[in-house]
Formats: sequence, structure tokens, C-alpha cells
Amino acid sequence: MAQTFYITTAIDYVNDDPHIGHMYEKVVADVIARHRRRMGDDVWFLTGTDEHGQKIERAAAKEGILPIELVDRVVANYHTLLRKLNISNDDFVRTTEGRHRVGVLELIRRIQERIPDDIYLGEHAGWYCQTEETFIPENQVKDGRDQDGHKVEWTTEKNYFFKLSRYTEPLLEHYRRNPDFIRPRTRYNEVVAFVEQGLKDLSISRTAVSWGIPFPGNPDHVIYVWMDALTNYISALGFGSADDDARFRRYWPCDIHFIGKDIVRFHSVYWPAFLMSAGVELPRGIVAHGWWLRDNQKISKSLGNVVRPHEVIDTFGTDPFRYYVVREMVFGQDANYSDESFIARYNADLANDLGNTLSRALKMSETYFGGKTPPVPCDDNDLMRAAGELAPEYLRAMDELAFHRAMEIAWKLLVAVNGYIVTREPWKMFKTAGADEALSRVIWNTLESLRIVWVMLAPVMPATAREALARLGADPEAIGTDALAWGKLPNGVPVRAGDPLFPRIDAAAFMGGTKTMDEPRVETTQAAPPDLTKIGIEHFMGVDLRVAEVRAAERVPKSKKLIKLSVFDGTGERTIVAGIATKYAPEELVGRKIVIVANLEPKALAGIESNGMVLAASVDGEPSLLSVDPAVAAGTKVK
RNA sequence: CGCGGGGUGGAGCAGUCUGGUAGCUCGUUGGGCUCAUAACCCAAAGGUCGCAGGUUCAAAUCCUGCCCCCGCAACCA
Repeated sequence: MAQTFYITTAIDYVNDDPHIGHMYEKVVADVIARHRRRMGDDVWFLTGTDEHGQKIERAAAKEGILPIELVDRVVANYHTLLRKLNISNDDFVRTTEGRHRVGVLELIRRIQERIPDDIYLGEHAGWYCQTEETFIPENQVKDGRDQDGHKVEWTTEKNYFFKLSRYTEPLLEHYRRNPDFIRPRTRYNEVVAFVEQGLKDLSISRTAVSWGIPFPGNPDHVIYVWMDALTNYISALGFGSADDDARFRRYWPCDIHFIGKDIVRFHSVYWPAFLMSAGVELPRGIVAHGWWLRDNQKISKSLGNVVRPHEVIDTFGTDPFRYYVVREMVFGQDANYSDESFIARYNADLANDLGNTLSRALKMSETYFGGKTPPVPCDDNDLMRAAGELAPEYLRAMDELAFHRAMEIAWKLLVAVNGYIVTREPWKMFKTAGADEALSRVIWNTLESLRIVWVMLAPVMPATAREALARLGADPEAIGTDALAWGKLPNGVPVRAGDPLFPRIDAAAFMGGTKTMDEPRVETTQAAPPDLTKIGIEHFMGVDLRVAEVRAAERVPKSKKLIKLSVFDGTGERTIVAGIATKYAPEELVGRKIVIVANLEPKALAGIESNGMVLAASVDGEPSLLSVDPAVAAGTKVK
């Protein structure tokens, strides 16, 4: 019986449309799934969406629609994306589905049954914001207000807790016994270090949220996000279902939870602890990938550098995109996306090497052998030896999830083919001796090597691989690992040159044409929004602007941007903390006359009370202090 | 001592776990070829592998210390 292989992606939170990071995760999981399938495994590939929680509840309220209406809409985008990327998932789970609810409740029931005090009602204390209806993390609260200036109150709330503290040792023991439980190694080390500090119990319910699964036996509570979301991996298999949990029994434990490096902790600490408590087997492995960056910056909405490669996919196709992300990102590390690097890869790897080599080989078959594969095969040549050496290397790389290396290996064979063609000069052979047996061997070797290259690429570029194999006269379905063996290409069957698989991209034209979509990263320079509400002069007069002289300045330790200033405002010295360290050194500030807002509420910054603020222009995010004629006395009013 | 990632020919990156002639792509220079998508092939130039110690017969790789860059966190009143 076939070995089972269960792989999951993280489920995406549906408060926003997918970006390149989401796409990457799906593509790589898909590559793994397709590869395992062709190795003969009984694969189950799950992805899905996380749809509960306050953010969605609020976003829906804002639009005046029900939460479920909102998530239905965004989920539709995810389905479109999966189709567009040619993802071969076997199932798609939504946390709003009945089967998921059943699974979550069953997990809690088993915990309560096995170890009753693992879940207990306790008190959660923290800063609560009435306006936002949520607890605000300690570090976001300053002077009784949150970051948006809303009042917060120290509140205690009854919450259900999970006795995570009890699992510190069992988890460490599990990590020690299974060094491959978390990959890559750096993530493993990180988790172990975290757990070694000791674990605190985990709050697993909320009363302020209603969009979620009601806590069993206490409908005032809703099950908190992570306990809800993580359970998707088993609920989707029918865990807890009275009539059908066959799939759970067949595929669990999971072989790979494929996730981003930012949620490693939840998957490698909380999730296994829940399962231990419930007496469910632990997943076999957690694999964390890196992030896609844009020009070395994290992709974020506020930076305006979100890469949504729909344009790229629509213009150049799904498979080139899949190849790009798989080839460009060293597995586990962060990688940079740019249109330039996409085009460079596309032209160099896909157009020049992969596509062009296929074209030249097929064209020669057409011309020399009447559009058919040559009549005579060959089982003793350099290409055969190269393929024989590279195939096991390729499989090892795939097995180690080193996809960039697997692609490199496929390209080695491709480069060997190009070299082989030039060395043999089949066009000369044809001129001097015609389509004889020697020429037949040369062309057949060429085609056969390309067939093997395409078998290697099949998990990454499934659609194009089918096409290429068909053109070569090979069986498009024969992409199993046995198809990596030499000698499978039949003789005398039709080939088809066709149009180029990957037409070259005119980089200059493309970049020129898309310049605008590449631009909007400059928004750190704030031109005043034109529709800013006009204010009366009395509002402005309420601001006490004064000239002040800097008497002392020093950097605030541990901060990147803060400088602590002691300024003389005409009547006395006051402390102002200003975020100008990226541009100014403390020494150059002393003695300088600046403009300050003198009647601002005090505010603690990095633990130092700041009384007022300094005025500066913001140029590309860098401050530029307002200068004042040195002759003007400190304390002079500015208006 | 908050957490983490990185510093390898002009550019972008592998290689570091499991020490043993430093590799790939792009670019540059010279040559070849004309089957092919102005693609392909060969050759050359170009590297103190951040710095300093240490271990070793041998260090990009292991150990110690330091410098610099980038994320996160904190933070721009």
C-alpha cells in the first residue's frame, strides 16, 4: 500500500487580498504535493482560510454587512488565485464551516475529558479599550491611552486558559527526540530557546468578540483565534465527525505543516501542546519558509510596496511565476522580489536556455527526420551519463526541500545538451551524410535529455511540462520518477516545434510600460493631503510655537531615532525627546535655535518624558529641522 | 546585554549543518557556430570568502571576540 503524505499550508486570514507571500507558500506546497504524488505517495494537500475574529467582525460592521458575507467575498478571491496558480489542493477548509466547528469542539472535549484541569476559568487582566472593544498590549499603552489616543482601563476578564505551562518539559523532550520536527535548523533553535524560558498558560477564549465558535458550555465566550485556527489541520480531515473520520485516520499525523517563519511558535509550541493534552498524535514536521522582500524591505501595505504579481502572471503565465519563486528563494531564507530579477530569470533561464533548446532540438527533428523522433536510439553517450548522475542528485535535492538546487541540477543537464549540440554539429552531419544513423543518435540523445529535464520540472511547471513532453513525442503523463531513467522516448513518433514556449521579454519595453506601478514607494514624503479640512485661525493660535535654544543633546540609548534634548524656552529648560537621530548627531544640535510646540501634553517616549515637540520638515521620512535666525531670542513666539 | 537574518570577484546569490583545489547567474573581453527565441558553445580577466585571534596537517566552513548592514520589537507628539 502506498505511503500516505499529508501536507498543509497555513490558512490565510481573509482580511485582505493575497500577495506574493501567500502565493509562494501555495506554490511550494503544491510542488511538494505534486512531487510526492508522482513518487507514488497517497497525498492529501490541504489549504484554506481563517475567517473568525474581531478584525473581520469590525470590517464587516463598517461595511454594514454580515461577517460571513465579507469572508465569502474574500474567499472567492483565494479560490481564483488557487486556480490561477494551478494549485492541486485536495481540499480547502474554512474555519466557518460546520466540520471545522465539530473538530474544534471535539479537541476541547478530549482535553477536558483526559486532563480536566488543562482548561480552567481564570482571570485575564490587561488594558481594555472601550472604543475598540479589545485588550491593548501593555507596550502599546501610554498614559492611559492606546496608540490611537483612546482611553484604556485596567480591566480583568474571566477567560478560559489552557495549562500550557505544564507542557514545557514534554515539548522540550519532543524536540530533543525529533530534531527534524522544526526545519530549518535556525527556527528549531529559536523555538527551543523560547520554550526553555518556561511557558505561561494561554488564554483561549474571549468575551468581547462574538464572531467565532462559542465556547462549549459557556456561550458568552468565543474560542480564541489560535486554538480555533490551528485545529483546521485535523477538522478538515473529519476529526470529531461522528460518521466520517476515515480521512483523519488515514492521513494524520501530518507530514509537513508548511508555514511562514512568523508563525512558527504557534505551530511548534501551542499546537503540539493542544494535541498532547487531547491525546492526539503530533504532526511529523513543521517547515518554515522565509519572507519575500521588496528591495530589501518587508512588504507591507503602509509602505505601498505590496507585490501583487497578478500582472506578471497575466502577462507571462503561471508557470514562469512558479519557476521564479521556486528558483529565486533559497529555501528557508528571505528573498527579494523585483520585476527586474523576474525578467532576468525569465529571459536567461526560460527563454534562452529552456525554451530555446527545445526549439532547436525540435526544429532539427522536423527538418532531418520529417517531423518525427529519430528512428535509432542510443544507449552509450555523454548525455546519458550526465542524466544518470544528475537524476539521483535531483531527487535528493527535492527530498531535502532544496528546490533552488533541484532547479540548478535540471539546468546542468540542459547546459550539457546545448554543449552536446554544438560539439556534434548535427547541421554539418546532415549536409555531409544526410539523416543517417549517426545523426539519428545525436538528435535522439538531445530529445531524450530534454524529456528528462522536463520530467524534473514537471512539479514546478506542470502545464508547460505537459506541453513540452507532448511536443517531444513523449507521454505527457509519464512524469513519475521512473521517467527520469534514460531511454523512454519512442522512435519515429511525431514531434511538434510550435511557437516558442517562452518568448523573450523585451525588458526595456516592459519596465518602461510598467514604470507607474513600480513607483509608489515614495509616499514617505508627505505632501499635504489636498482635502485637509480647513481650520479657523483660533485653532492655530491654540498652538504655542516658540523659538528655543538647544542646551544639551544626547542619544537615547537603545533607540534608533530618538535624541533627548534639553532646550531653553525663554523661561526655563525643558526636556524634549525628538525622533531625529537618523539625520542629526547630538553634537551638531547644541546651541542651535529651533522651533518647538511649547504647550503639548507631556508624553513618555522610551521611558523619558517629553515636553513638547520640535518642528521639522519630513523629506523622504528624514527630518529636516526648521532653522531660525540665531539672533532671535529663545522664548520668542512664532506665528 | 530585547529577538532574528546577513556581510563570498562589478551586480545578485549558492556553498557554512557533515572542514580538504571558491561555485552559479548576470555583466565585461576575445574567439567559435548558424540548427535555434540576436538565442547557443569555448576561453579569459576579475575574489584578503567583514576584521582579529584560536583549533587543525588543512578553515568561507568549527570556536572566541569585535565591526558593519537589514528586518522584528521599541520608537518619529
